[in-house]
Amino acid sequence: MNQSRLSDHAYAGIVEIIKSRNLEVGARLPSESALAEMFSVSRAIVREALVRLASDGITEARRGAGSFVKSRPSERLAAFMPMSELSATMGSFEVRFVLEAEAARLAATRRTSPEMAHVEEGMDMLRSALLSGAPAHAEDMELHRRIASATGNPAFLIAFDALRSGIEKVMRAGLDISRARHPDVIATMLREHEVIVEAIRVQDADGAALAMHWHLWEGRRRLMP
Amino acid sequence: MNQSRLSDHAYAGIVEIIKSRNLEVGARLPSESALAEMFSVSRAIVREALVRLASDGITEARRGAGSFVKSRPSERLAAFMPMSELSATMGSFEVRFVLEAEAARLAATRRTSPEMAHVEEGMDMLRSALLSGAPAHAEDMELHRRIASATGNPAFLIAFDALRSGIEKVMRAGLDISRARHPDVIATMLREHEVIVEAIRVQDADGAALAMHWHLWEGRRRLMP
DNA sequence: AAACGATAATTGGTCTGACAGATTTTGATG
DNA sequence: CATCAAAATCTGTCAGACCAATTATCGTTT
Repeated sequence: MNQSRLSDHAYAGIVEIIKSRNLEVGARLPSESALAEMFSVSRAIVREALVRLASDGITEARRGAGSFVKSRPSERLAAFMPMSELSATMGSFEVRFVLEAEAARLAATRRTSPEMAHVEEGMDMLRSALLSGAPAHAEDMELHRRIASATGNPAFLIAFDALRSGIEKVMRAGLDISRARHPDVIATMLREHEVIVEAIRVQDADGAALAMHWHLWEGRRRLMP
Repeated sequence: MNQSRLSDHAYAGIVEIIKSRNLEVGARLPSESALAEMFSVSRAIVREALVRLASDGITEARRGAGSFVKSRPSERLAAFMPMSELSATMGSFEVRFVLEAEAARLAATRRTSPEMAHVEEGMDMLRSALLSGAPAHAEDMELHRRIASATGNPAFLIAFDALRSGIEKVMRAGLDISRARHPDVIATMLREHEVIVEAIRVQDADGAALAMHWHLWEGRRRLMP
């Protein structure tokens, strides 16, 4: 459904500039006009890309001065980071390993029929989104959330929602930076999720926990090759 | 540092529209032109706000059709989550088992000297509070939080803080209901915590995780015999 | 009356050009 | 060399326009 907007190219192009020119944190990007000419688009498109980059915490604009690198995309995907606002993004994986694996285990143990239907519905949404070729991090997120919900334990949802924004930013950055839309990657992601849902369906607690752990591990590997 | 951009107001205004008009997921927002007139800004500003809202997964734009609600902002807030007392009790412990055990393991692995001192300080505070006979749930809480902090991973703190109110409620209820101030109970609690801190100090990862798990298990048993 | 299809109106996506306000650079002056 | 004002540069914002996709309208046909 989501056709590639022009700003996608600008977004990718700016990330590419940061990486290829090895711009450090704090370095200044080319001006909006210069970027517009580079990519042969209008300044409005460059601005849209910059707004998204800023929303992802990668750049920062200072009026009258320019746009600057706030955190390098590759460094956002480093394994460990010193305590700072931005590190909340990647560190979330460590927590997810234990949190979501346990959630999958409990969901498999306790799931009720309506909750299972809710999970299956989330799986259907993710499947159609992935197969249509569109970025599906929202559907991915929603499925994981529904699994957490299927534990019947609101504490999992509370913890999950607290980590949500950090997780989402990582997923977006990962999908935008790496070219993770190749058919085989999509098929793999789909299969991993289906294994999890299947394990919950047949109430295989250990299988669900294992599948979830495997999925997260692979996900982190996809983001940080 | 960050001046308030006009799009901040537009962003907030659109969120307000979704909430006040109770727009369900899938509902259509007013057109960009209409929003621009509402907020007395140009269409470019409204677009910038919508790009950020879309980036946050709240709205979705369809060319020629309009912008639509993708997920309601209020549903992203755990604050509204009704948490029955029972599920709060059981629930928070289930999550703490996996979350804090892993936090203790990582803290043992990665702790730096200042962080270790921070943990020891928390331990001292808990010890003197317990030995003075006063209710010590605040100090208990603080020690657990400092251990989560010693992981160096802010995501643990985020998750921990999200569960905090539920945990505190349980601890208060526990201390009020059971007369857990008998000298032997106090001594036991003290010893359990000291085992955890000691394991972190000598960087015994498995020991720390096990001690934390044991402590939480015993804690739940004390509350729900 | 219902189904259909061409047409018009609406809407998001993009472009151009412009101006204001903040910041940096320049350059003249002492 | 140090100082400071002018000039150049840059982001923030605006207005108006056109394109392409979607939706609504309405007359025609069955």
